[in-house]
Amino acid sequence: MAPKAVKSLDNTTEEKIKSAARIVFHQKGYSATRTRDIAEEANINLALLNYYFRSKENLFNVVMLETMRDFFQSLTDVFNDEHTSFETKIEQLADRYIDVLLENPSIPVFVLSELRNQPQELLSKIGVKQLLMNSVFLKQFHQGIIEKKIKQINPMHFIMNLMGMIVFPFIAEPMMKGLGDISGEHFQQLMQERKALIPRWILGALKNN
Amino acid sequence: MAPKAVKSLDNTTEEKIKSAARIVFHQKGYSATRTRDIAEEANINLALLNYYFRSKENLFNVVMLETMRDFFQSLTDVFNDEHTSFETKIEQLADRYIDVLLENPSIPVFVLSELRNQPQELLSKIGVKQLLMNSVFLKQFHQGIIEKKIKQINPMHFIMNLMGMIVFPFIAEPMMKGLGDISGEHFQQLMQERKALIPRWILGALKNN
DNA sequence: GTCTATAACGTGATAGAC
DNA sequence: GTCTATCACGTTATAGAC
Repeated sequence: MAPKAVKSLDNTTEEKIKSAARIVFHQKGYSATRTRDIAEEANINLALLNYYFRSKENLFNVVMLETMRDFFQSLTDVFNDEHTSFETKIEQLADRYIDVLLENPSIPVFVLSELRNQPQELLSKIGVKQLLMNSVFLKQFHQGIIEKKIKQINPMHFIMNLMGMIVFPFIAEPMMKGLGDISGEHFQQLMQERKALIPRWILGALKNN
Repeated sequence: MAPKAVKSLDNTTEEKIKSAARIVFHQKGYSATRTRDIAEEANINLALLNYYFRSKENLFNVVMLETMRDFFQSLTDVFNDEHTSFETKIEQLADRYIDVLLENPSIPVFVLSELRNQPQELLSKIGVKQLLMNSVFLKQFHQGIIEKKIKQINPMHFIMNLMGMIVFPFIAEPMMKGLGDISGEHFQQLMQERKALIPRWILGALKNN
């Protein structure tokens, strides 16, 4: 409801609860989260949670919807800019998305694990499909194929590669840390490197082989 | 305990419970799973679950450990074959892993979302780190860099790209299905295509740019 | 709006008969 | 080993005072 910039300064009780819920739900998922955890995180009484948001499930739906909206909002802007090239869009996408995820590293696992219980309805509420399928980005992709600048390929492969390269490290972070003695700093540095590397890899794969 | 080929034929009650637990835990995760769900799935009485496996947590640990062992077992064989080239290993990896995941598509989300609650101990129990770091695969990677067949790059980037390309589509499957009118068959077909495409993309990125 | 106390319910686990 | 019945407890949600 409120503009985004104001959100963190909006210290109403309702907003305090929502922020706390976001943190705990993102961290532990719906089922593992107790309303008491949220109340404690928000420094408020448990009863207030139900006063403002009727039920745990309702509060969760609010958080989930906002999370997914924010998560895909960063995409929309880039995807539908008429004035940037296909290549530029990929660069911007890697750049912005990695920044967003560095600040909210638990979002991918949260979204993707909760999505397995809440199927199609939510996705259509957000309109992810239209967002992608009607995008300038995809038009430019197809145009590239016609002009033979891009190898003929199913766009889904391309999307999976691009999103996978950006998102997967954050999903696999706990495993990565276990693998390579990767500290928090080192991980951040790797992700910064990927901002430049991913566009090279992706575009290379589209033009060669 | 029992050899793997026998497992599905092993119709002891204990094994029936474990199989049911695997299915339900993989699908819904630890917290969202009720022991009653497992009992029902196994067509046994709830009390039997506790008779064989003391507690829900204990049963979960058994399932989790076996899942991760199976999950990484397919890697070990490929990674440490002295008689196959680096390129061949990548091809085999994509081929086998995609097959494994097509048969158990819920494993990645399960493992990665449960891992956020059960950190380092489990990974060291499996020995994932040694498995990778001492592998023939990684030695060949470094050898390739020395011989300038491979561009100088942090192996972690390479691992993330390779694993991401293989695993990510299964993690994002619900979203993919929402995106591109992807039916179950279509998804399977896309994954089959990726078996051949991933090695090309990966090796291309290692040699060019 | 905010609190304390408690109701109502779901879930993990066990006792005890067979 | 397997079942039914039940306990014990944690958690969501609400009633009611302030």
